[in-house]
Amino acid sequence: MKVTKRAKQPDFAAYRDRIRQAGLRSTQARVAILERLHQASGPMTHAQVAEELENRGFDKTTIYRSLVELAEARILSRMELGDHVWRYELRDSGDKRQDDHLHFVCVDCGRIECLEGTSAQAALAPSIKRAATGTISDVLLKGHCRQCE
Amino acid sequence: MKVTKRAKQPDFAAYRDRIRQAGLRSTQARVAILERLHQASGPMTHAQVAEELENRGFDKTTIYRSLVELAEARILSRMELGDHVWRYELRDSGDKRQDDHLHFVCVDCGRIECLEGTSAQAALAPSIKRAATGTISDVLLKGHCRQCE
DNA sequence: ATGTAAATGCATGTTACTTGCAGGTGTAAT
DNA sequence: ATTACACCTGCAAGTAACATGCATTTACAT
Repeated sequence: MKVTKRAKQPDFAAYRDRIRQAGLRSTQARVAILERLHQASGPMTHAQVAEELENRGFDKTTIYRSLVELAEARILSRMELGDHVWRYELRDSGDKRQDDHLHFVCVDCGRIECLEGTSAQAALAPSIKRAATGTISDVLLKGHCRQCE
Repeated sequence: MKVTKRAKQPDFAAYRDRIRQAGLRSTQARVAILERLHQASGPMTHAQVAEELENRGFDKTTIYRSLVELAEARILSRMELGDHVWRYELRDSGDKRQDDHLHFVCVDCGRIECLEGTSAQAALAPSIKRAATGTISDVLLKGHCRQCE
């Protein structure tokens, strides 16, 4: 499995456009958040983003609020991986399907892995989709990673 | 609390044995917890169990601690279904495989469904198991239930 | 350049646990 | 049955991760 590593440089102008297209104002805090998440190799917690950006003069509450707003605007995705902490990840604007990739979380060490390119639908056996009492949109896998098993 | 006379009654003696076999003392609070979870149709939160048992004279902290201890003793299973709240469920002592059934949670109404009889392994497409970087032991499905979709 | 609605920063509140400790209780050994 | 003592309980206080209220500041359409 290959961990996300974005090669492209952050494109500030593009971030500002995306924020505005969502009906939000393009503020320094929001651009800084997108920039930071762009460089992350996986989802980041509220606290991780806030701690880093506090050093650059942003308030923790602003970061918290902006993350929620950006997630509501579907610029970020917000997820809960079993440890009672929200994590945020930049959505790829281009490819819609790339957004709903799976996450695997190691219940020992807490490491998160993104299984890019695999949609929730493709991951499930057909029998499960028939058995489910609704529409499955998201799948979270838990287990032990190679280092921990 | 009403107990049906005919159908499967909770077996207090069996609960006491199971608690003691785990190296724990069989206390009223712990037996009451197992009894309550036995009658539940799905996983219950800390708060749900605590609120009910507080009326019967048990302290909330005791319930919290007992739930954690019983889960550590593998008499209960402890799960997080995406809303930042722990839920507990009685494990069936007999059938090992019955323990790892799937859960489906509706992201709209929060309803939890147990997909009994379907193991995590059977739910996944073969391709996913090859792609994963470790051993998958648990799968959580999220989506919209029939009422909400 | 300017008005105004949106965003921010600081303080405070909330939820869901988590921990510390004095006193009570279940168990094994007498 | 009694006793000893580690384990468990109840109460209070603490903590982590947000959530909210409000006065001030800022983005951006005009």
